[in-house]
Amino acid sequence: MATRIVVVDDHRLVRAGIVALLEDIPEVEIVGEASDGTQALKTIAELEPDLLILDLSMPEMSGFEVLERIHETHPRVKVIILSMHDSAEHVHRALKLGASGYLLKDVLPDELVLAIDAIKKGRTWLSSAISKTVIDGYLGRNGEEGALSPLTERQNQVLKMIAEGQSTKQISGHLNLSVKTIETYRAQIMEKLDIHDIAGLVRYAIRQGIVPL
Amino acid sequence: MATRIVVVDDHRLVRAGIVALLEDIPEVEIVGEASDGTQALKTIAELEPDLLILDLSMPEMSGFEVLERIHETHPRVKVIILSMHDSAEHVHRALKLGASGYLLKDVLPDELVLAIDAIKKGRTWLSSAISKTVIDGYLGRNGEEGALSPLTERQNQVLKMIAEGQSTKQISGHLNLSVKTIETYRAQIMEKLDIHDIAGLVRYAIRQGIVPL
DNA sequence: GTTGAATTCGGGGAACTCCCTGATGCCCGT
DNA sequence: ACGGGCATCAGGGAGTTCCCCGAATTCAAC
Repeated sequence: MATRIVVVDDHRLVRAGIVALLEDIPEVEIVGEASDGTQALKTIAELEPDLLILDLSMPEMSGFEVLERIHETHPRVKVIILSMHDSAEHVHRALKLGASGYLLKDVLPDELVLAIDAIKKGRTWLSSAISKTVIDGYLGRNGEEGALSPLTERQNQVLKMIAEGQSTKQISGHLNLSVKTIETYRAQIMEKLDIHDIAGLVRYAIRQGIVPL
Repeated sequence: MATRIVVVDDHRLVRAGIVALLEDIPEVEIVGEASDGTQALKTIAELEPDLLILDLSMPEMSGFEVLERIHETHPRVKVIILSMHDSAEHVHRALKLGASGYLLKDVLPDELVLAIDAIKKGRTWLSSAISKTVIDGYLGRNGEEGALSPLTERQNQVLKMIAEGQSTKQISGHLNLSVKTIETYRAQIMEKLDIHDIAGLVRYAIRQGIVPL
C-alpha cells in the first residue's frame, strides 16, 4: 500500500517541486499540502497521513512547534524535516521532538525517495552531510568546538532575549535576576560561542532557530 | 523555438523541483543547472541560455553579484529572480541590476510559466504580491513610511557595519569619521526604522539582504 | 536663493556595557 | 566525599553608548 504523504512548506513553488518529484514514484501518494503550521495540523487531523514532509522555517508557527504537537496528538505520523540549515542544534531538537528524518534542501532528489523508504521501514534517515555531526555529538565530542548546542538552558534563554533586542538590564528584570548574573551569562555565551558582539549573537540565534528572523 | 533555461539555486531539491515543474512545458527547455554563483557564470558562458532562473540567497556569491556580472558580460540573457523575501529593497536592487522578473518562492507554479512567457516577449514580470510595493515606490511614495530603503547611502553603510558586529568606535575608525558622526547615523537609522536596539537592526539588515546570515 | 536633505562634527552627562576577580550553594557522578 | 558543572550574585573601574543639545558644510531642488 502506498505511503500517504502530506507536504508542508510555506513556499508554493518548493511544495509544487516536491510534489512533482514524488508524483512519479509509485510507492507514495501525496494526499495533502499545507503552507503553515496551523493548516498543517488541521490537514493531519483530517487525513491522518503516514508521513509528513515538514519545512522548518515557516511563519507564524515554526516547524518545531508543529512537530511537537504532532508528536502529542498523532504519534503514529512519521515526520521528515526539510531544512536549509545544517545546524546541529536544529537536528538535535528535531530528533528530540520525534522526527524520523532530517534532510537538507540541497539533497539529491533521489535521497528523498530513499529517506521515505527507510522511514517507512522504521529507520531514521539523516542527510549524509549531517550524520557525521550527529554521530560526533553522540560520541560526546565535548572536546572543544563541536557538538550540539553548547549552551545551558539559562544561557539559551538569555541568548534568546539578547537576540530579541533586550538589554542586560531588561533581561535581569524579566527573569528576576541581578544584572550581574545576566552579565555573567552573556560573557559565558560569548566565550563558548567565540562570538564577541551582539550582532554576531543575533545571527547565531537566528541560524539556530532560537529567534525568528 | 524553445526558451533555453538555466536554473541556479543552491538547494538541489528546490532546483529539481523547478526542473520537474518546467519539464512538462513544451515551450521551454532546461539546458543547465548551477548551485552557486561561480558555477552559474561558467554555465552561462558555456551554454548562452535565453533565460536564467536565479535564487537570490546563495553562499559565496549572492544572486545580486551574479546578476551584476551577467548584465555586464551577457546582457542578452534575461533573468528571473526567485526570492523568499518580499523586500522592496531586494526588488529594487534586482531590477536596477537588470533582472526581468522577480518571483517570490510562494508563487503558484503556474505563475512561473506565465512569467517566463511574459519575459520571453520582452515584458517584466513581478509577483503580484510585490508589484504593488514597486508601483508605490515608482509613484514616489517618499511621503512617510513606505517605499524602498528609507536610508541614505551613508546610513546604509553604517547599518551594514553595525549588523556585522562593529562598534561605533570601530566604524568611526574604518570610515575615518568621528565617533560622534557615527553616533548621529546610528540614531538616525534607529529613528527612521523605528527600531531601537542592535538586535533589531541586525534582523532588519539580514532581511534586507544587507548582511548575510 | 532660500529651503531642505545629507554629511559632518562637538560638548556634556547619565546610563550602561564590558572585563576581572571572587564567592556561595546545589546537584551529579565516581 | 570530592571535583566539577551550573546558577547565582557582588565590587569596581575603564570604556562606551545613549541622549540631549547645537552647528557647519555642501549640493540639489524649487
